[in-house]
Amino acid sequence: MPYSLLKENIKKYVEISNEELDTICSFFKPQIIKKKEFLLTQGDIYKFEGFVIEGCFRVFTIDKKGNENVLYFASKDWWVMDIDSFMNQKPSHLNIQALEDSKVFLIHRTNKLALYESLPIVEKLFRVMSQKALVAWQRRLIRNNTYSARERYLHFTSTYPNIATKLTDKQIASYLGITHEFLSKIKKQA
Amino acid sequence: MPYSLLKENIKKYVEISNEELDTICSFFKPQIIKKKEFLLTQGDIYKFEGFVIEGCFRVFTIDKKGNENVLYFASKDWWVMDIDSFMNQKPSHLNIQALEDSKVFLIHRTNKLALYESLPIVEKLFRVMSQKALVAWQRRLIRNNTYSARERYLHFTSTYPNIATKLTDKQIASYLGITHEFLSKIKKQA
DNA sequence: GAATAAAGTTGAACAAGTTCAACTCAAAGA
DNA sequence: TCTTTGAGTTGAACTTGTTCAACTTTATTC
Repeated sequence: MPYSLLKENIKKYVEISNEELDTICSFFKPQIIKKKEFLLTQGDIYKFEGFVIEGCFRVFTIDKKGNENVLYFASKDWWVMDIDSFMNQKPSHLNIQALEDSKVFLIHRTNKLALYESLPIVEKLFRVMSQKALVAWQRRLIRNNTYSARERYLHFTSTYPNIATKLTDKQIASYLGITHEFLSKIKKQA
Repeated sequence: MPYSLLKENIKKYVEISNEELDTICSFFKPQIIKKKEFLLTQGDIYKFEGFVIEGCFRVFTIDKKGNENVLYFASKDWWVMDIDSFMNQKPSHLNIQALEDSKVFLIHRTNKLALYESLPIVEKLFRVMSQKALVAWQRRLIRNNTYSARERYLHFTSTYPNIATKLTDKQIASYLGITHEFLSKIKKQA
């Protein structure tokens, strides 16, 4: 099983032994998600945390008017989860859908909780991971408040060129918080 | 020293013994910050993490044009920090300023790192805290993308009435990502 | 208590982004 | 291969929010 991608990812966050890595990886099971299939549908209680090996996912909400709003995209080497639903075992507000045939490693909640108990480094791993993610979300919020739609678009495509090419303009617009019609006009004059 | 507020706050995140609480608290030192004084100025490297006992702070960035953008407010019972600068010891992008005479408990980075090592529950505490914060930031981003300025204003004032009353409209507008002139117009027709 | 600075208000002109509708084009399904 | 579906484009009218400037009101400061 090619756990190397996951192992390298974890090593970016913490210093960790090979034994510990093997233990952690042993709880992650591969799963194929076909294009357009859902890893999570809102209302469900999320029981798995995922790490993307291949393909791409979109994580999005649907508001009362039925508008979809993309929270983030997760492609190879990204984590994908609904922390709120996973932690508190309450119905999710999020939807997670494969944009192409994808492969993820999933860890069941029970196993993750056990790992927290048995392997202290796992607490640190997810503490550091969460803190880094927090910083990224704060930055994104500041960008949303200070950049124009055009600037946000250019920032996104230059920061995540690999992901951007996999996406339709509709999906990118939804991530940027604008209509796809307006994105089309932005691109024309870019 | 009235550590009870800090202790109660910590107990919201983890189950913890009184001995452990006492150990943690022993590293937090009280400090008075006068109105308009700064706990952190951008460019500085952040060496302390804070927990607010009294008063209120605004955490904000300043962009190239000189516009201030409020990331969040922290009043009594809130944590105040620049995780990025604190974790990686690099110059901060943030400013943290007291909006009124305030009191915080500060823990020095050295002591916090030592606590992570010596007391495993501290890893868990900040892991859970970060994950909860992450969820809150994700929600706020979704709100910013889906709510109008007026809806955001009403949401803020009804969710944080205690904080909102301490703030000027200029500060609230900056938090909402709109001009204070426009907020004034929103309030008129509200 | 006067002077000054800062916060808040208002209006007019403007810019950014949305909505709706009609259309084109490419891709996927039967 | 034909059909259908969905993505992307464009324009006109509209709404939301900004900018700038002038003004009023409320806090600070000396």
